[in-house]
Amino acid sequence: MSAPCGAISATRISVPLHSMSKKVRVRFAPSPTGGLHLGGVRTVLYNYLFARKHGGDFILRIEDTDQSRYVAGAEEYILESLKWAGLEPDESPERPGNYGPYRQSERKPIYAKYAQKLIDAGHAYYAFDTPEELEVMREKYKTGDNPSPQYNHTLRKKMRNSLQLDPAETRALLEAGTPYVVRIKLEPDQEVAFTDMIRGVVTFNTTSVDDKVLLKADGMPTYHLAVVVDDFLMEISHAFRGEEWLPSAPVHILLWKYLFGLEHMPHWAHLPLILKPDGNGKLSKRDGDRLGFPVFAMNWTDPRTKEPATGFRETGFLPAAFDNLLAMLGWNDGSGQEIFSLDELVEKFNMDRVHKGGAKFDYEKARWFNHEWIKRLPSSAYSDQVLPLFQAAGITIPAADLVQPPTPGPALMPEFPPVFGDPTLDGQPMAIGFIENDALPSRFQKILDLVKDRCHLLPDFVQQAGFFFQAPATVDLDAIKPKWTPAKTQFFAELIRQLELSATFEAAALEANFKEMAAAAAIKPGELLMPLRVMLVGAKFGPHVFDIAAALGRDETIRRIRHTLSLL
RNA sequence: GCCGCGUUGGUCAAUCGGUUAAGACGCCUCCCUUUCACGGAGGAAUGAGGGGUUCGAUUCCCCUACGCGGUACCA
Repeated sequence: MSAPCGAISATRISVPLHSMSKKVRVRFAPSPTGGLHLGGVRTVLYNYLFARKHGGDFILRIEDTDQSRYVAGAEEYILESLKWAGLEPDESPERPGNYGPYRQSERKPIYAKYAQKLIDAGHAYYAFDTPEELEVMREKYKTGDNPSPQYNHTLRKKMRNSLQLDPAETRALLEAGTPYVVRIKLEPDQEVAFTDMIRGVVTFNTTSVDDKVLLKADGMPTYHLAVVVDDFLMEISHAFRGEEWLPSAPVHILLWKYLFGLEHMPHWAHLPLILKPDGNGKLSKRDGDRLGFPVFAMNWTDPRTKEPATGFRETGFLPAAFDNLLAMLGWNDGSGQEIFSLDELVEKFNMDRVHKGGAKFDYEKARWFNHEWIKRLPSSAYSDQVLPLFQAAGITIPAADLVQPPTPGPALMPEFPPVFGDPTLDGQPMAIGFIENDALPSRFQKILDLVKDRCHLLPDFVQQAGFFFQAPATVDLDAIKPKWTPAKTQFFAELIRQLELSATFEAAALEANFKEMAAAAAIKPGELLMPLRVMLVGAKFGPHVFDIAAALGRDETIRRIRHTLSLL
């Protein structure tokens, strides 16, 4: 993985692999143009994991150099998304460190100096071509073989720039305030090679790269200049970004060489793309709409088009699951393990095992990850998020059901131990939340724990547990009527009497008693279990029927049996 | 067109020259459960094509095909 040595050719630029002696500082640098999408969050995640693992800093830098694309609220949205995902930056516009400002628009004065330095050294030049002239040029030189002519070492000879113009003419143009851009001057036929942490040595020939604009007519830098200057000024040690940036890497390498020296350049890693599930190509918001799954971290409505997009948060994903599934989209630790807590990812993650190829997003698998996390976490970890969902569905949870009993003595703890029954997870950080939370679960939380095995998404809880708090609006009589007999009516009448008398109302005792009664009545328990379930739940689903009865309590259980009996 | 990057079951993927080519999701069957799940046991399903190198290629090299990305005063 060492960079090719400079001796291969006189014009070859190779990048030395400097040691990781300097402090790890990484950055996520989004442009605030809309919602934060899956690929973006994954880039954040990899940055975050890398920083944490190496005791470094994770910086959020807002790349808002294109005023025409600026979208109000996008920055706040990004911040909130990161907060939700638990991936908060150490330094950001809202939380400045010693390297501010953290918005490029606020750094505008900084860039001109570096552009000037490049011009003075002969590595950049003024170009006075108007956008219209550029359009004309592209049309004029367009051929079947070359559909998009580039402003490069050949074509720049035909354009209006300080390389062609007489120095006096250039000066005059500048003094007259003629709009101009600064372009990098690329010498043809140079090999530019660098070592990508994921792809190994990547080589480009400058002949195929154009003279990119560095400074725009409005004085703002383009991404190319800004990223290099800011990464230097912010002392970024490792630069991770999407694969779509790979083709412009040679420009950035050259800029580093001209401006700051290759020995200061960060290590690069170009992350594989996240692809749409069907067909090919980058996953986009459109695919989510089309296929019915979220693509953004949180709900996002474009302030201009008013076009809404749903988020993973609102769809009912747990942050732990979201991070977990994102991490696995392009990385694995080689062991076959798939469920990782954030802390565990910090420990195990490394760039060497990141894939080169893009991964198609599989929503079914994403749901599976969420399901796993819902099962593994105690409901106290997400009951606060689930509660509003019940309310939104018109189901009121009594305040008494939300209070947690006082701290239990050790003897009471076994009531809810199976949460971490999976031995492979024992002792893992994810259990900490449970251990720290030494209060007994509220009734609401107990009920969530009772049904969580069948929930993939948080809103599933409403469907699965709603009947505990609200008597079913309809009872599926068709499920019991066909096989109903007077003997069964008798049985349930007797059952009510027994329930009224029973000393305790605990599942195991209820079940034992129920079966005794069934035997006495000479009816197979199975014949009676389903009717009881339908009476309590309203339909054929839910946890064990005696767990339901116990959770419902004596009065409500009897009330529901009576109600159904009256309907039969 | 040109440049760059990719390509192991439907999907995510392990393998770092020798394996019956792991595992997971999804799908199917069975067990558990007289509900739905969870859990358990099985099953179907894979190296883009062609050349090399090698005693031996999924693995290394080359070519082709295909896909993606870039080719903006957008990032």
